[in-house]
Amino acid sequence: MRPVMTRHFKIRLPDGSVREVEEGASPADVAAAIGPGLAKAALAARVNGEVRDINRPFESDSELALITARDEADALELVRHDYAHILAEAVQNLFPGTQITFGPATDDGFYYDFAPAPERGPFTEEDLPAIEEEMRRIIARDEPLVREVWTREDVRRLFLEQGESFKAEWVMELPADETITMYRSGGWIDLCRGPHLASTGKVDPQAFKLTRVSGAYWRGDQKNAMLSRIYGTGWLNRKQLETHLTRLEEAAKRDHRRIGQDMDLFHLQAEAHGSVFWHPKGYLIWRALEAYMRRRIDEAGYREVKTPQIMNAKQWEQSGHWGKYRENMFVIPDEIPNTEEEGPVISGDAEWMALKPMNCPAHILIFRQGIKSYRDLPLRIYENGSCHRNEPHGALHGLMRVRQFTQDDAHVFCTEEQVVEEVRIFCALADRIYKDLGFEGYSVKLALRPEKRFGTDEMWDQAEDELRAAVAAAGLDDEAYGWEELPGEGAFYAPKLEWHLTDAIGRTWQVGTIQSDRVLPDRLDASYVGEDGERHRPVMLHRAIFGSYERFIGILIEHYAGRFPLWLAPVQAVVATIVSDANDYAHEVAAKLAAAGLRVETDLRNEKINYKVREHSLAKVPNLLVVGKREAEEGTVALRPLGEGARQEVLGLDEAVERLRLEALPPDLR
RNA sequence: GCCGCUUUAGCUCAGCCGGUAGAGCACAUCAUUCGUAAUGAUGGGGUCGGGUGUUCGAGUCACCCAAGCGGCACCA
Repeated sequence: MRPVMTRHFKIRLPDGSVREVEEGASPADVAAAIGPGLAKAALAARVNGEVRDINRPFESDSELALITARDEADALELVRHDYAHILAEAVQNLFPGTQITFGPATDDGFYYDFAPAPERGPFTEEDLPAIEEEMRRIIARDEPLVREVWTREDVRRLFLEQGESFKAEWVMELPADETITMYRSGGWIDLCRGPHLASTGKVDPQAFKLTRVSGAYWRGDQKNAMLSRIYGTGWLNRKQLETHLTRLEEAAKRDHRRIGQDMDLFHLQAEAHGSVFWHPKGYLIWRALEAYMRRRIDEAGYREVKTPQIMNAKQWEQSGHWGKYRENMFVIPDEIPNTEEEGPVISGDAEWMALKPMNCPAHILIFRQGIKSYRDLPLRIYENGSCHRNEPHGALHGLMRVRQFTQDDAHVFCTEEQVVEEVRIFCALADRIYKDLGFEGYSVKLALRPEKRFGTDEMWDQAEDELRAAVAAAGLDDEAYGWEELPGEGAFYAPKLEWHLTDAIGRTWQVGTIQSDRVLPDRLDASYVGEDGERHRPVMLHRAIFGSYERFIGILIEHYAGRFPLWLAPVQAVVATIVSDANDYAHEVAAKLAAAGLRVETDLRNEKINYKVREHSLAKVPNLLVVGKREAEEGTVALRPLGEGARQEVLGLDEAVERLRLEALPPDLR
């Protein structure tokens, strides 16, 4: 027998020091050699840049950085992945016959998708406490999580034996060059790329909570089986978990649906589901936004139009919507029944009409009236366009996703040469408007050509490059704007530049967009006469900044938690009396404020001032003007801005009116 | 559209093992005129989301439908 030569590896640490280890040694050994404290704290290792199991032996000379809870982003990702693994084991322990599929870490936790045994059906929230308990038992057992390299065929065989058809299917589709690893904890085993912590006991049994269940399609495809997904939130310690849960509670208080009801802004009801009943106070916000947008649009060289709500189906066939979008369109017969009994039945020769799901075809029809010269371009046509889309019912969500909505929609008809500059100008306008409305941060994405599309590849290359060039000119292609390109997500006629804002609970919504379209001008035969006397196709830029008034107001409500800046507040001031002797004076104060253009109400009720302050504070009225005997005699008001324990200030009436008038000016009129 | 859950007074919610509904706030009336986050008393208010069924009897059990909520899919 030959003596085996032991190989050694050089391990370089972040401080520059180098340690030599024998083959077979792992980052855990290095940690132990440095000190017992580090050995205990080390969760995993970054080896040559790749996060790995702490016990996975080195394979070569390596750069090593040990990951502890201080490396929060890495640690959270690892811990959440472990929770998902433990969740899957717990579910299979409790519910034999359940198949496992996928379970990744998320932004605040983890989930795992299961295929429940058919006779049992999907999981419900009632199952969660028992599963949590089982997870804690697994954590308490502190089973080592062992990484094993398998062959694809062995994995497949094992899963087929165990009745795990989803896993068996998946393993065969992993890239051929990928190392197939299984992780074993006690008697349980799962196909997983890893990495994992050294054992199940490394996660905090008090730092996770299973939050909800839902359905999810296998591999995200509607055509596949519906799996049962269990979501959890997971953290490094209990305190982090509690902070997170508190944050969720606070966020729920900002929910626009709740504030909309509390502040009497709007309501939704079953008889018109997906459409909004705007109440007077909510519509005041709308009107303030609309007036602001009109001023911005006017000064940016747009011209406002209004187009029909209903058009003949032929128009939609020509635009291509009838073929691609009909499912989502509200279609109505253009016929009046002769008798009541006949009802809404359409006879064979009646024509189909459709409520417009978008404004672009109508704007092209306006463009086509008369002969357009290159001298008319760019021609910017704007409309507060009311659209109807029959959305999938499960997609409806408060003001954010509705079936009837009004877009701040415009179409810029321009020459090829003008495209990049027009898009750049638009980026600047959008930036101005978002900042005026209090959104310092937004993210910008470029949605690239989808699989199903009109137009040639050259056309798409050009359209995408133009948008990239404009974004670069506007300086938006930056991490600060969350810049990324989204392959396959564009519209069927054009790539989309998208502006996204985030709501109270972290969901992001697209608001603004600009799309450079060469398809619709062609299909609907828009043309202009160029310098050369020939007819040319204009490029059509579809663009919106609010996206829709509904969605944008929903986001505004959450952004400000109902405490709007003065120019948007539905009620800008309430004049509240302390004694009835001040009633006449209160009317005088309110009249002066109203004359200065402020939206003001009086509160003369025979109630204590404490009660009135509380009530108007809860109603988020920005300014309370308190008047009692003293103010009435002296011609002053006690101005109390909204806020817990806010300081009041006694001012002369005219001074107070002037101050509020200036404060209530919209940002563009200051 | 798919999976799960929910739907009781204007709002938020309670209502056990089936025996014909209850609280707080809001609202109305009366008293109180009280200086910065809830004055007190009295009172009115419900086809228990809609439908079908089981039962002597259904808010409660079963089934169907609708809407809402959380996800998934969709979002031109």
